[in-house]
Amino acid sequence: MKISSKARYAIQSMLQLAMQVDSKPLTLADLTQQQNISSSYLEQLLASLRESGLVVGVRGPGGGYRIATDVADISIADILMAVHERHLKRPKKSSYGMSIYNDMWWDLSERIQEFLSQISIADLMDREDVQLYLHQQRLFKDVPLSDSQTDIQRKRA
Amino acid sequence: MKISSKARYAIQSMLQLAMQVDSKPLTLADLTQQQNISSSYLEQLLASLRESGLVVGVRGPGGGYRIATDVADISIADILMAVHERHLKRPKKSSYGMSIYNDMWWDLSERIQEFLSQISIADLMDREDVQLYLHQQRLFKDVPLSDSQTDIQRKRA
DNA sequence: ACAATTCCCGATAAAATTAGTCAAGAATAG
DNA sequence: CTATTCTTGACTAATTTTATCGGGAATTGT
Repeated sequence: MKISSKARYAIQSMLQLAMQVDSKPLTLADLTQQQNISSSYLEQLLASLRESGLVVGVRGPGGGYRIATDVADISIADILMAVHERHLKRPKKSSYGMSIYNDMWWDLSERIQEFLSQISIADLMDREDVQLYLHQQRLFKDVPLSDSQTDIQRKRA
Repeated sequence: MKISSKARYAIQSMLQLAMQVDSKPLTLADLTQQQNISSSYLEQLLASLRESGLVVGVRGPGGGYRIATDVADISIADILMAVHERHLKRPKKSSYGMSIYNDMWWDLSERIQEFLSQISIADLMDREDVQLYLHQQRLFKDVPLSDSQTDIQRKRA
């Protein structure tokens, strides 16, 4: 199925942010390293996501982007609408006798919309391999119990 | 939900063809009259649909385009694939450690694909208003019982 | 206060896709 | 034979997507 790579970038970015343990911000650089895409372009997409309230930007050192709300509350439809925005010009109604075809078209549109609204980021994260990965990340993060070497470890990883 | 107008044209054309009683061919002119679009452009889309085996072209007077198979066997996914074809370049796998995000992405793609495969043209036609319209069309077609004025009537419609 | 980091914003430009046009050719019905 | 209608290919314009650059604003740590 064809979905624009724009949408793919946006969704994959949201996934990366969603999977960040303790929702520590990810920088633009962090995000672009995983997808092969220019950082300036991703920046524009992140701007759209921010304007739609899906992510928040945190400036300054240690900053980056963080997911804005619960991953269960963000649907694929939300993400697509955020990055496609101006593209939603509806065709003018009442052009001759095409109302029937038009109605059928809108019927379909709504079905698709509804379908995509029901798939949340959390749903996509609900896979065995993903859960395993998240588990490992958390293990790795929770290791420093001896409170003597906290940052040194992280640097080597 | 944003779907390209290209897709909309294609789907609406298929709907028009599907709703043709006794599947009498519709000419390019017939099709473009309903949607406000240039005939030459629709021509290209119809060419894609023909190459994908969804419609057949009939040349000569009285010709046009006709739907190729049972409306229950043609899905929205079929139509979208027909007109978007070259656009399906999959991202090269194995780019560093993005396999997890990639997998989640493909998971989603397949879900959408499957969803759209399950919606057939026939499904879209299964609405009260559409059925009523079809019924009226058939009534109008079946009127000439007196076999004396067959073509004259049609011309006035 | 200063320096480094990182988002933020605007303008711009290249590439790809979509949309639209034109003209000549081939098949077919009457 | 002729009018109709699809078929084909080349070409142009508009729009969207993708990409780049540079300066500015906020924040952290020293």
